[in-house]
Amino acid sequence: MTVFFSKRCEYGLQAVLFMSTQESACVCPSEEISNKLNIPKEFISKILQSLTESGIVESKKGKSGGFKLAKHPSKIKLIDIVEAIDGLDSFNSCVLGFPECSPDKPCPVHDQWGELRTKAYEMLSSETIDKFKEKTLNKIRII
Amino acid sequence: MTVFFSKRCEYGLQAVLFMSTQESACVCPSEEISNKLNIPKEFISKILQSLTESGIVESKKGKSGGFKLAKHPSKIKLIDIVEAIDGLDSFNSCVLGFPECSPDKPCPVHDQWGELRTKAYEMLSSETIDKFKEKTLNKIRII
DNA sequence: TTTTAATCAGACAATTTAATCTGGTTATAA
DNA sequence: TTATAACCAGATTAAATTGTCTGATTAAAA
Repeated sequence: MTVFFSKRCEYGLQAVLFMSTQESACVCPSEEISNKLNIPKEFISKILQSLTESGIVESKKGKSGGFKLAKHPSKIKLIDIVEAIDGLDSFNSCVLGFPECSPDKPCPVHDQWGELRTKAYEMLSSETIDKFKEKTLNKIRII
Repeated sequence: MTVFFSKRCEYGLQAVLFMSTQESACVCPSEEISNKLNIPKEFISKILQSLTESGIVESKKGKSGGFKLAKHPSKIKLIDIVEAIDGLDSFNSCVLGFPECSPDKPCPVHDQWGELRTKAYEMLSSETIDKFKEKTLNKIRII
């Protein structure tokens, strides 16, 4: 295995990045997102519903409805989606699975891993997703 | 979720670290490892069996049997256990779950994440587990 | 030689995560 | 006003992971 994000979270991140490349006025039906990103339609629907509850996404019901970001991409960070879907526990728990891993009860790799984890957190929280627009467009084009 | 290693792998890493603190002559029954590390007995047995197949651990059958490391701790790295149990795929696949993430088809965080992943790999492969003996002893004492 | 305490093999059960299905509700567009 | 195309809610299924059980085999110790 060895995973960082759950499938739900990966799909959620992809969908939010995708929506950040769309005109802010228009809504994307889940079917479109499903097609563009090769994610099972029902599954991405559920994920978008939960992101709607979290206030990251807005939904418009009824015919020609769909989803759009609830805020401008310059107000959204990757960590927001991670927090909403997977939570932030992993940034505060032992990578080796030891109980009560803390500075005074450290596991053998506590310091090194802590540094890495901090860097990962920074990577997810330092930039807003509008910074990723071009790269996202390039990536989506070739899927 | 947001996990790095599977439970199997976490337990395997813990068990190997534990064995590295034992006298090299003596074998540890899986029940002892289970008790010391609070890991379900049957589960850690299975994991140790698979590590035996991988050549990281040696088993002695019959009464007063058990497990010991197949090599000296100065010849074993954490990455060896990870490779044996979880495999190394995650060090070569997209953290956002995009298909075919590569230098010429990068995902939006390809470079930053690549750097982190390299650091994680280095952390797991640069030091042999004999370097962790003291810290492991300290950690195990308080479990 | 017999008892005992261990690994080993493989099936099984439980839990979690991933994915699908069904039917209802909503609001646009014809 | 009606048909349609979307979200929504909850149940269900499927797959993967985690954990357990049973019985066989092994080898040391009594």
